[in-house]
Amino acid sequence: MKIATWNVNSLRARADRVEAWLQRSDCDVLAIQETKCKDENFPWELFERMGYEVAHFGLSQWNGVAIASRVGLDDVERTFMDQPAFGKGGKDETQEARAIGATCGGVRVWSLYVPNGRALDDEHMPYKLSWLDTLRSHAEGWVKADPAAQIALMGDWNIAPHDEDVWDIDYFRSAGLTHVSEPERAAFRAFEDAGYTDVVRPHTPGPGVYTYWDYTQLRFPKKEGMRIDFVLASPALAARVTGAAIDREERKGKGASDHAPVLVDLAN
DNA sequence: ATGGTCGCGAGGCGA
Repeated sequence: MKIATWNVNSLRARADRVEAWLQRSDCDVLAIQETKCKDENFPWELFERMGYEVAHFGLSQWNGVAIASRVGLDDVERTFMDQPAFGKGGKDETQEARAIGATCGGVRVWSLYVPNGRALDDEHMPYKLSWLDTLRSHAEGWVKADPAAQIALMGDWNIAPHDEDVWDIDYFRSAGLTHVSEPERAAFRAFEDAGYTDVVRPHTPGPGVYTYWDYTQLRFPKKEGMRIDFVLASPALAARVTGAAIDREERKGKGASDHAPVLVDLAN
């Protein structure tokens, strides 16, 4: 079985690319982030045509997450319990469309779009940290309740856990940028402490290996990216991993998402 | 990879 995660940065704008990629990647489950649409604009027929069931959670032009599967799609959950809400200045707080879960081929899959903290002193940063801590609390409980549970927490984490996960840590530090701050890294490590493993890194060692390249500043041709998309696997799922890859080719050319797909191979 | 961003939606925000 092959599972993957991909922040597509608008599913409608990327429909042709996504279809072609599904065709050649041969993946069984795809967790999608940033669909950037509501259900009424979701390209349902694309997935039907390709033989995938799909579940979507999108509330507006922002965020939006989905799971496509050709090995079953059961017990769909939208948002996790007590998922922190956000509203600017505390107004109109809503639980944003950033998490959807489903059971696919015996694996509990979560497609996650972790909030962007924007700036170290921005109100989005405490939102991001509480969002992660709440999810971590649940994820920790899931493996404690059932050590044999196969759980994949995959998506755009908006965190670079190690210095080598950005092209120039000194630039990030001197500019006071997010994604590399200690509180963000601690939030990521808390998932590892809870028993979840980054199953992609061992198969795609750095430095210089990334999953995201900003559209601006010629970041991709200059090989200036960030590793911020991850598949974190519970112990029972991690034991099944036989390989992983970052499809950097998909970032090339006109009409690419700014994120590359990340794939994980599982033993049957 | 052949270049100083892109998507949504119709101005400016979000990333």
